[in-house]
Amino acid sequence: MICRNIAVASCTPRDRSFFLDLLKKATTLSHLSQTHAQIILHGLHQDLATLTKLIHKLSDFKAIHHAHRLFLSTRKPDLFLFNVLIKGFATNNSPLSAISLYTHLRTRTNLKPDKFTYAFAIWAAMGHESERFGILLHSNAIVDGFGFDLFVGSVVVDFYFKFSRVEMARKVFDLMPERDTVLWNTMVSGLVRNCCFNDSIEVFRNLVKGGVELDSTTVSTVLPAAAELQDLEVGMGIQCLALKVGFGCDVFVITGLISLYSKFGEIDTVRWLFEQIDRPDLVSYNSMISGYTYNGESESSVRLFVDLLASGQKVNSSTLVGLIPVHSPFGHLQLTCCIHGFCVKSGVVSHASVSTALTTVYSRLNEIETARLLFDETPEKSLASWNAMISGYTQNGLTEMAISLFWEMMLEVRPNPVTITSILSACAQLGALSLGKWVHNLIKSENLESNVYVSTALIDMYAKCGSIVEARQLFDLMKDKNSVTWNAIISGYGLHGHGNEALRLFNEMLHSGVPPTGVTFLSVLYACSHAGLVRKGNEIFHSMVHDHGFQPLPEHYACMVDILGRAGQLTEALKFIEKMPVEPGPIVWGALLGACMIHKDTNLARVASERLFELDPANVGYHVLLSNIYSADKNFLKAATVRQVVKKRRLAKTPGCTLIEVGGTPHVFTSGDLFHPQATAIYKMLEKLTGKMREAGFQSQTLTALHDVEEEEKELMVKVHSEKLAIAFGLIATEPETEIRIIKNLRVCLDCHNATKFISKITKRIIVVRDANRFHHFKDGICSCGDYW
DNA sequence: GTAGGGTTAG
Repeated sequence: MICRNIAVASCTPRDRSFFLDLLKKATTLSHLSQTHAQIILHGLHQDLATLTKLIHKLSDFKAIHHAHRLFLSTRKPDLFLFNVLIKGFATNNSPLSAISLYTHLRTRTNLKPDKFTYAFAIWAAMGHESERFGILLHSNAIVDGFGFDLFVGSVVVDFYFKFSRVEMARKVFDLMPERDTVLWNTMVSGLVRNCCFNDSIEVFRNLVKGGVELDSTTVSTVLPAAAELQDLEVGMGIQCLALKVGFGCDVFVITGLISLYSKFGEIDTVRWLFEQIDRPDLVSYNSMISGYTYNGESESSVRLFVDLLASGQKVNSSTLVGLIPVHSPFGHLQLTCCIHGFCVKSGVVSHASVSTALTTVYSRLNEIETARLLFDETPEKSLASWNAMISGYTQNGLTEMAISLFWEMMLEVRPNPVTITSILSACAQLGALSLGKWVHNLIKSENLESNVYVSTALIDMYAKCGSIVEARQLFDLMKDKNSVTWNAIISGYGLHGHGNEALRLFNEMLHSGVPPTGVTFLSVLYACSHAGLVRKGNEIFHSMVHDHGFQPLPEHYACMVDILGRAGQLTEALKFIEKMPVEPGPIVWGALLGACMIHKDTNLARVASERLFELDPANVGYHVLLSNIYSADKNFLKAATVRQVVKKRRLAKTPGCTLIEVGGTPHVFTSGDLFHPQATAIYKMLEKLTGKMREAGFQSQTLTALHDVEEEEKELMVKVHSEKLAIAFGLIATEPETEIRIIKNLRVCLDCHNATKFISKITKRIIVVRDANRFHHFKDGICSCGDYW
């Protein structure tokens, strides 16, 4: 072959245009090698134009090292050739090589970078994990006068979006003297990628208003925003526009519409849309499959998948991800295992996207160990892989695991807003204020405050860690609040017992244009419950049904029972249950039982618990509650019987523990804890306090309940509850007058509640206690809950 | 143009 080529070469001299043409037509790497050989034979190996084309083609075929070598052998590379190789490095995931080539160009040659240089170099910088190179290049581009070139500008805007710098992207976009379709599309898609859905639609509207020519990319880019905003009207508006300008049959647009309508459960429309596509490609198949899965029609999605396989089409990781029932995992463990098996067999399980989806679905199915195994077996973990595992832990309440995995992750990759949101949720659950503050600083330094998820999680974290004032300040500063943001602050106030402020905010929300959700009503109702606002609660429940058209969920009913029951209106609560249009479930009866506990109504408690033992026999909490009610009623025999049941069935009670942070270090106490290094001092302090408390009129309530309990129980009761230990430690370890904040995993007991009141008065300290239900602010002998919890 | 990771109640 080579011999014949040489023969051809020697008899017919070839010029540059011949080789350029040959290079252009080359479809494999070996074509290129052969052509290269001929170029050398014809003495064109120092011809810049030919070489440039060759280098360009080599990097297109991923032979970037070869391309680089060839570049180095070039005697006098021009700017064009530099640009081609910078682009080559960019497309071959070698951002640092691209940047050093740019540096070489600036420092070692007399050449001046042009708009292509900057566009390619900044594009390459997007592939680096640090944003600093891109920012530097951007400033160089501005100095050299290319900052506002259309080509460079689009790349710069895309770059800032890549690093979540939405404000910078917007600034650059706003300053651009002219804007073409590509720039507008970059802006729209960047906003969508950064979850600024409202903004993306606004930009899209401006684009249409300004008479800019749109393409099908614009339309298909903005469609997901409508889907995310759950705004079908906006989506249909975009669809109409697409039809008007003639993109109605565009595969891209239809594929976008399939995703849009899937999110709204319009599965028939989706099916119809899919049929409108002449020859569906893999992407449209994928969106159809995931549409079925999203709507719980796993059977249909599997069938379509099988069709796709039978037709001999190749599938990709997207296809399999689309099959995994991430959004409706319940009852799909078997299906998930099947898909998992297929992914293993076809080898795509090591794909980060596939294992991430599987990790997610397993952790949502509470199969957290399986999720972890998958995660550990993923060879190249993407940021999403880490996030899936961390959020899996967070959502399963394994907050310590989430946090330790977060530190592990920090050694390898930089966290993004998703990571930060999850980790803040862990802090909130755990009450880890100092870690939460550390994350807040990280958010400030990374300029991520504008992300709604991040700031909502931050508000929730502060509220749950006791700093409702801080939470409110952040809330007031936020520009784009969604319903979750409102829910977080409303429930925050509820948690602190500020029912009226919660109600005020709820009204403000109704006027703000952000629609309330089911959770909004739950948050307001709980706020009413914690503040004893019975009439208000009733009003809101009715308004929810009649004015806002919400079908109450079991949780809403339970909340109403809770409101009535806590306020002592037990008969009304029972009446309410009897009048319910649906069968009352365990949480409704549980709420009633809780109320019976507070108001010591043994008879009603028996009614409620009988129903509960039927409906949810494995739940320990109800047994414990009932036993406590009998004890409080001095019916020790009955109490012992219930406890016997718990024992027989080996139903374990969660042990109580309390956390206190001093100087950023967490200290955890369990009941009767002797393991703390300062245990002696703590108990001494407690003894001193008890003496003073007695003088002030404190009567221990456990002592009255001490007779007629079993020996081991007695021992337990004599032991000191963890919250008292934590408070005593707080008194020792902090300066006088410092506020003491503790977090208890269970509800605070009556005795500790009473004791804390006395301690706050004697020591002149504000003591903030977060228990499983709410916050208690103790000051000068009074608790903010008004003894109502 | 398709897929995977995030916040709110209890």
